[in-house]
Amino acid sequence: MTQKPNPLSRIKVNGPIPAHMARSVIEETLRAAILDGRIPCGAALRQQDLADLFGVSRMPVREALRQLEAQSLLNVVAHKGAVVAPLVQGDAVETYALRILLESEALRLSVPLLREEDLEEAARYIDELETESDYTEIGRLNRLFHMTLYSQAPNRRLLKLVEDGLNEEERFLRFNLEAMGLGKLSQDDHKALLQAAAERDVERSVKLLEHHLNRGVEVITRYLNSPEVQARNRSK
Amino acid sequence: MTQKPNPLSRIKVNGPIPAHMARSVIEETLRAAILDGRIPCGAALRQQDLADLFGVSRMPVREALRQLEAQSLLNVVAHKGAVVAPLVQGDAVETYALRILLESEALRLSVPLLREEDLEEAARYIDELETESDYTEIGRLNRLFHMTLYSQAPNRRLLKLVEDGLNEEERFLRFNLEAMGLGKLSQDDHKALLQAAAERDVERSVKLLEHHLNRGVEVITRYLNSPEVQARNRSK
DNA sequence: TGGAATATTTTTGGATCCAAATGACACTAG
DNA sequence: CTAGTGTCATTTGGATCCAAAAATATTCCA
Repeated sequence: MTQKPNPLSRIKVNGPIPAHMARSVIEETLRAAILDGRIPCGAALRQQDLADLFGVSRMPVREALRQLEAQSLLNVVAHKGAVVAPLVQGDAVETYALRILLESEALRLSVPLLREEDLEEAARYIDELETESDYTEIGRLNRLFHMTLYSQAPNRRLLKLVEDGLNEEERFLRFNLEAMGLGKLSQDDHKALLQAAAERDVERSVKLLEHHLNRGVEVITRYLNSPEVQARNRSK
Repeated sequence: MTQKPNPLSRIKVNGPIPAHMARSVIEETLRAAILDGRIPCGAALRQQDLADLFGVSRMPVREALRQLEAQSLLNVVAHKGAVVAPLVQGDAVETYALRILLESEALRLSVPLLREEDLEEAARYIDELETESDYTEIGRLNRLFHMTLYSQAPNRRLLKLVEDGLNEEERFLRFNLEAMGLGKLSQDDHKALLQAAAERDVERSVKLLEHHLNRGVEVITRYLNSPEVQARNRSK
């Protein structure tokens, strides 16, 4: 049996919490830790442990957990604890189908309105991705690259949903990158996508994006079907 | 100055709360009251008042308010209270643009898979809408009719977003119905939509749905630009 | 030795209490 | 008469306490 180190050990607290913003700090810290995978799926978070970790009482922890539950990042089961929402295969396929729908529309609306500075910003993210090797940072840069391309879509509500989807992807992405070095492939996709956007070729951009996302779901499906993951799921 | 009756007076509590499900009961009650407009936009909800009303302490009220905030039904401002989220015009246009995107896709996926019983259920809702005159009930039936048509779409995540959008619409709908008797028009739309779905004519269904929703946003825009509403917004 | 029933322990949810922050009101000074 | 300042009340956020429910461990009996 593999040792099961307390997942909380991977959360670091930067010192005493400013007291009256405890809830938001805890929520943000936990969200980041869940999204980038420091807290694995299925881990049960207990209120008292988190309270001790952050040096506060259980109260702000409770509220933070509820907020995260509302964002469906974790499921709170009565008297059993807050369990980090699992990444099941069906969900991955559904998530990517949704992303294609939402991000295609966002891209369609945004490309004609993109400014030069947006394109330069996106290019910078591609450059940074070239040299970055930390998974968490790669996830962040990937999200920022995509959001920059969508940023001029005149529908904030749509953008909010797109961003939620990208946050969700960061969870998958971490596993992708660890499992198989997919980074280079994605970089080619990114460059082609930026090129099409710079030429204001809406339909080609959308096609490239769909292709990019379809390959993403394929890779993830293969990963979730891999013997390693299958075994882990059986053991749970 | 118009008298300002406590908005809480329109919430009725059915007796003592079963103690260990206080939070969920409060959340559901408040959500329903906000969605169907019994609590008007801009109303400030105070924790102690709600606690007294439900006969519990402030604690479950707090958690319920946070949950509702996460669903962006209200904005919690520190030391100022929980304010019911406003219905501004920009939001309406954006919301309907999103609904068209999401519901078109849901309909496209669902129509080929609809069973006879689904079609019968949808027809029943249309019949009930024919005789119903209570705004709250009309909103509920309208939502159920649409959801029935989408119900077979094989993407639960998409359906969740669609349902959120429909819940949001119920808030607008109440004002629509009060302002102008739009009921009959919608009924014709509904019947045509059901007919197209029954004939498995996907593209015609989608076209009809888009038309239906586009008329919705038009009516709402007109309503929000009406002198009455303009005056109310200025006074705030 | 195995299973079932019970007791203990763990953990969450609600109540009450306290502190901090913000807004309103009144009072004073110019 | 107005503007600015200071105090007070209101309200939210956090801490602590208590009760209820569930999981687990232990013990007893077959």
